[in-house]
Amino acid sequence: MKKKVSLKDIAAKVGVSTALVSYVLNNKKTDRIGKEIAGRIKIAAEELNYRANQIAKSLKTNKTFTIGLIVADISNPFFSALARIIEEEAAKKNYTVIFGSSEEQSEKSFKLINALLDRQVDGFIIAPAENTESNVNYLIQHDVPFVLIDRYFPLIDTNWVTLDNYKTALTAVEYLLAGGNKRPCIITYNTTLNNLRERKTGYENALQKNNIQFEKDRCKEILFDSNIKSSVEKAIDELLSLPVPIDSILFASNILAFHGLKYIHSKGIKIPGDLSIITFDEMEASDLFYAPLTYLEQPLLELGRLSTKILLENIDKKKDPVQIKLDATLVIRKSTLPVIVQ
Amino acid sequence: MKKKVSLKDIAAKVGVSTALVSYVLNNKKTDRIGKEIAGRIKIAAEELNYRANQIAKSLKTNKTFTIGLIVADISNPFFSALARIIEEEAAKKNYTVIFGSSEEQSEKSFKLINALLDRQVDGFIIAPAENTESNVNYLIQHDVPFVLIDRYFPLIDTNWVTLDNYKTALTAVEYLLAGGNKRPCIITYNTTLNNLRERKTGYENALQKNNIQFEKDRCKEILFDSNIKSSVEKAIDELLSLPVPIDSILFASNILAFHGLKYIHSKGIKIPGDLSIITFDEMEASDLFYAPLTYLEQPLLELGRLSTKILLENIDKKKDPVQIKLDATLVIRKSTLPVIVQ
DNA sequence: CAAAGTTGTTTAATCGATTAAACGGTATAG
DNA sequence: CTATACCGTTTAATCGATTAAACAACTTTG
Repeated sequence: MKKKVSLKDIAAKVGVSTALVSYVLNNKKTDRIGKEIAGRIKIAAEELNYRANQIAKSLKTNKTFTIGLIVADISNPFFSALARIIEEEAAKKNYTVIFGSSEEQSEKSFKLINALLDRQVDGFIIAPAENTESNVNYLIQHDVPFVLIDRYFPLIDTNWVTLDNYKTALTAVEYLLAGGNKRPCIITYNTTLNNLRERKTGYENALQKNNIQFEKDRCKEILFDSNIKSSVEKAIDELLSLPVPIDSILFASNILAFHGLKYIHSKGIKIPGDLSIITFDEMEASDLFYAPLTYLEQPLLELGRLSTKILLENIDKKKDPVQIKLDATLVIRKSTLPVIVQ
Repeated sequence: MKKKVSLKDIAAKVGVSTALVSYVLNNKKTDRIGKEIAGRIKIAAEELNYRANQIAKSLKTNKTFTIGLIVADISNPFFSALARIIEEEAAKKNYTVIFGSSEEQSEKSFKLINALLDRQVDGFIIAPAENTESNVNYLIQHDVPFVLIDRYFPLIDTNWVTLDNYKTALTAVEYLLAGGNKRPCIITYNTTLNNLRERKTGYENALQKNNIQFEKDRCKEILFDSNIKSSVEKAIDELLSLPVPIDSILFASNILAFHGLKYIHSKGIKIPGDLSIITFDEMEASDLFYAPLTYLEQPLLELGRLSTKILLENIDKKKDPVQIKLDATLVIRKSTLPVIVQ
């Protein structure tokens, strides 16, 4: 790679010190600097097509204008859309985002955090994987600014922005019940992650509020690290073979819904006739299905923007933790057309 | 953020110079260094949890172990999957990838290139947008290592890795013809980008080889910056209202296919009964459609790995341009079940 | 035993910026 | 007419590493 133009080159060309060039190009001490020479410096910089070396700048200022984003699974459209929003939002403030995907693994998450710290990121936005409390505490101990997104740890007092998962699940199930369904089921992950646990609690409480007995058999939990597709298929088989037939399913994520829907369809079950379905997260793919899914749309833009805003504020100056729960939108489509009560 | 441990801190703790610490931790001059003191340095580094400041290292070595990846549209699963592969491949060699999306705009592309150059990336992998020949020439002039991916400019002799788009389209159309279709259409973009032009040429030549007259009305070109959805719908309306009914469509990209399929479905047209369909790029979404699409699968893994490999080799040492065309796989599903010739 | 070679470590320059402090020169004040 | 203030610019230290060269202190060698 060709050698780049440095402050020194400009200084030499104009015949001044590098300090002066730096002041001029950064608009510092403007009141003190001679207009004529400032002009010549600017012209020279232009002519040489000077571009400051950010590495050198970072070394001196101890700031890289880079933030680390660690998502749990970049292949999930939810996270890739979020990543894109965060990237755009950060770019507006001149920050670059470096991505990493923890693949829901705590070891990988820790490695990533360290790799990004090595690169001197100014802070992090993290969708924490299960059992990564230690990672979070590590960041707190080292005074590294960060914001958790999508998930958080109730016992750790730090910045986070998530969906109000409890309320969202509750709303969804009540909507199913209002539509005439009597036996809603849930397919979620078996995890300690609070966002998913809250979805389950929301499901349970919606039943309770409506005087419906919670049946363990109607609540299926998929292991994160299993083969998702076959686990979902097994779960659905079990649901369908219950003595008292079920009438509706809430999927706790788009991935679960995708596999579930394919399987349900392959079994010739009609939606919403035989089964009503709601899923968390957008499912554009189901636009091609004969019954596009009713879903719980997360406020991605707000999630991304708020988390970025909070992080950048914390980078500038340490602040008290901010904790935000946002509301989802229930987008009603064909998979939950009301069942006519006979 | 807390101050980090530097070489100086280790040197002070052990009572030696920073030079020695640097040599020990980088395993340089190992034959000259005292074993005992080397041990003490390593232990001290461990105790202080030392992590080298990559910024300082980069400034000195003029190498950041960072590559810039500029895709044309990160929301397209084709590019996001590719990005992920490149990221993984680069990580194996200790490189970090910084992403950017040009959104198919040449100005944005140029801005991105400069922003990444400011950050001293060691090289680029770029899926160039239309009319970005100047950007590419700029990189050549400045001796910046790079590899083009997915698209290239025939007149610029540089590294690139793409699909053999001509051959792929030709194969697809011949497959349609072999299945009994007589009047295949193509819906592509109106662009000068060679990858898409070659798809069109492949379509044309397949017809020619089979003694079928090329009909302008059966070839629809969508403007990149138009509303893709409505443009595709209009194109399909026009195709369907041709005096001589069409029997099959080749979509030049997954995005086009997605919108097209939704619209075709909404009009009650049966696939493959009324219309056979093939698309470029994987279309997982169509798994939920009653007739999953036959598609041309790009060798993403190879594309990503080869481009990364070529780039890293060029970063190490300037080499002669390498130009590679890869083959696609025709994945046959339900949207092209052969039409029975009466 | 002096010259030459080894060994283990330090010195100091360097990468490309930033920035407090210093420095001459001119203008203003007392 | 000296003292002080102000102006425009330079000096030099610094960020945290790397690395060629220098340097003592020994050990060999002829």
